Amino acid sequence: MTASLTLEDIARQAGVSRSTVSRVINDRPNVREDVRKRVLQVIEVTGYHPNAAARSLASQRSWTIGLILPHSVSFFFTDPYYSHLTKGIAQACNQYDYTLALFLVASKKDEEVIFPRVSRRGLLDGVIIQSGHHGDQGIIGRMVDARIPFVVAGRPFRSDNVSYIDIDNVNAAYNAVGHLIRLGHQRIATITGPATSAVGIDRVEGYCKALVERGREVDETLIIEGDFTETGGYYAMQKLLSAHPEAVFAASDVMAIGALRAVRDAGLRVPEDIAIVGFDDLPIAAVSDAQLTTVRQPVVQFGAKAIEILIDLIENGLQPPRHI
Amino acid sequence: MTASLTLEDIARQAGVSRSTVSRVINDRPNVREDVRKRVLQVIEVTGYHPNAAARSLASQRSWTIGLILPHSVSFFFTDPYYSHLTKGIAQACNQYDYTLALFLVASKKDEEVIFPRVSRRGLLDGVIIQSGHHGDQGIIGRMVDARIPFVVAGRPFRSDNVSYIDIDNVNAAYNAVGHLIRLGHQRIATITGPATSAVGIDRVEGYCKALVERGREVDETLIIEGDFTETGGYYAMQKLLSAHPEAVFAASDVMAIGALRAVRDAGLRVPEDIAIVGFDDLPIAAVSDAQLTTVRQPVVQFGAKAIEILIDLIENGLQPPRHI
DNA sequence: TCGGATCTTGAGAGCGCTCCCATTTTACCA
DNA sequence: TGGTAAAATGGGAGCGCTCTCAAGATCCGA
Repeated sequence: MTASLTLEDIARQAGVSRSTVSRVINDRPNVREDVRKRVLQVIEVTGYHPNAAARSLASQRSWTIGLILPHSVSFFFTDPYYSHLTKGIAQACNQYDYTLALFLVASKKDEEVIFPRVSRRGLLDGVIIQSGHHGDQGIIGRMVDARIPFVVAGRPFRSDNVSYIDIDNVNAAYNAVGHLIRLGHQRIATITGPATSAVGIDRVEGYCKALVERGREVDETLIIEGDFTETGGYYAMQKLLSAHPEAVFAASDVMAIGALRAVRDAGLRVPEDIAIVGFDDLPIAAVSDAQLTTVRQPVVQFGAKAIEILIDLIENGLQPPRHI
Repeated sequence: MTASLTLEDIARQAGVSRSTVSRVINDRPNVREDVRKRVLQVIEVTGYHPNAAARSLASQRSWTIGLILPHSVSFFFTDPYYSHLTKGIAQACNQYDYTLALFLVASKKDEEVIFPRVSRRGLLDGVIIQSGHHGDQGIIGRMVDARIPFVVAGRPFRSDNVSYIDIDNVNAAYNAVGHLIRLGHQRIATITGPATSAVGIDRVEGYCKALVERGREVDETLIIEGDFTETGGYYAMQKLLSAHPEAVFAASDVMAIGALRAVRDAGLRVPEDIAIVGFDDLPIAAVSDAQLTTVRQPVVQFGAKAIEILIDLIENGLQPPRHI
């Protein structure tokens, strides 16, 4: 690597001091216009780029935020939710001029590797953790100890003193099921997420609430636990078939697609014989010949919101807020 | 933020010098065993974490690599290829103890924002660029100018002096089509990628090669250009139907699924009436009632390989190698 | 035209670490 | 037990930037 340019070099060539060049680069006031021009000129010509490490060290800010996707990594394939979230966050980072560092935690071993890395001072200004799963609690605890500003995406189980943002899963599920009721369906089933996930639980709650509020009874045989995978949805639907539901609310689109397939394989039609409602707002929902309704979850804005809160936290350090 | 600990603090508490603590942290030899223990003890107790910025500045290494996913970002939804690649690279980063910085380039504007960021000295040790698309050439050119070590994933159009890794698309397509021929199919069609993408072109080439080598003629009406989206696949297949193909080779699984849907919507069966072969190895291929064969593309290992080459490049600075 | 207020500029002191080199300590062999 | 080689340790000089502060240049109204 050719010896790279420093502020000092630029300063010398422009006939000013290091400080002035620094002011120009950081777009600060109090620099005479002609001087600013001259400096910018030199920067342009020389192709100078400031050194990020030095800047971080001196300013105590890295302008980098971390995104931690825990355990769930296997889902990083399966569930487009993660790609979407990542995209939303990445775009927001661009917008606010932050760099995004991605941490995929696939195993317990990864956790041990990643954690010290995340904790390094000067690497990350803040962190966003995707959560909602039971096992993620450990990570969150460690983050608190590490005194790094962070926001949890998806409601964590113990949420004391932790900033998180989430959509109102209970309500969204409530509405989806309400929709099915209004369509006149009687036997409405649900394929839930795992009982260890907050979203899973909340969405069942919304399902129950919608039924109960209309004076319906909750029939346990119409509730089957899924695992947010397509195969899980498929098998859950198979089991459900014996209970003869008229409509199914699946707690994720991916499971909805599995369910759809199961219904078809049983020789039934969707939505004529069985209506299916999914949850997530994935383009994939359009995939499978799709007579699939879905609850829209604006994952991309969600990511952007997470960043905003985090930046606020980094710059000001507020109380734990909540969002929907 | 509480004033954070420095090497010096640890040194004082352990009764040694900064240098010794540094040696312990970096796992270097020439430290007496009992001293090492004592230092580690202090680090443990105090919860010290070294400052990444300072380390980068002093050592001229950031231990961070960047992953640039260009324009194609809209695909970051659509095509699971990107999630897979990202996952592979992220895991490899964990393994080699690098941090991964993700750059999603959605627009020309993003490009202007991201590029200076990537060029900053001291931020990235190296970069992996996903390419294969025509428009990505500009980015690659700028990377060369910026004198940052980088590896391109997917063959770039002009590959002089550039390290890249790719699978052998021609051959893989050749084999897939060969498979269809061996199954006895006569009229074999293909839905290609855009003519602006290297993969698209290579896969058509393989298709043609397979036909020609068996003494078949290439029928232009059996070649339809797709765009790597499902909808694109759907419409391409609709057009193809009038040419009455017996089998279709789709240049990506996502398009294959679209094609599948089109065939079904036309009242035909897969694979009885029309056989479909996809390309990519996505779990999604299992989705749609799936009588879908697919060419396996080990994207995850692919990512790992990219990292390995990049690290080699960072540490040694070699010639442009190629891989399959 | 002069004094004070304001704007512009430069110098210096770090930020927390690595790396080189000089110094001290230990180990080893005659 | 002395002498030498090797191992262990400490000190200093940066890495390239930001930020504070003081000094110099410029402006304004009276």
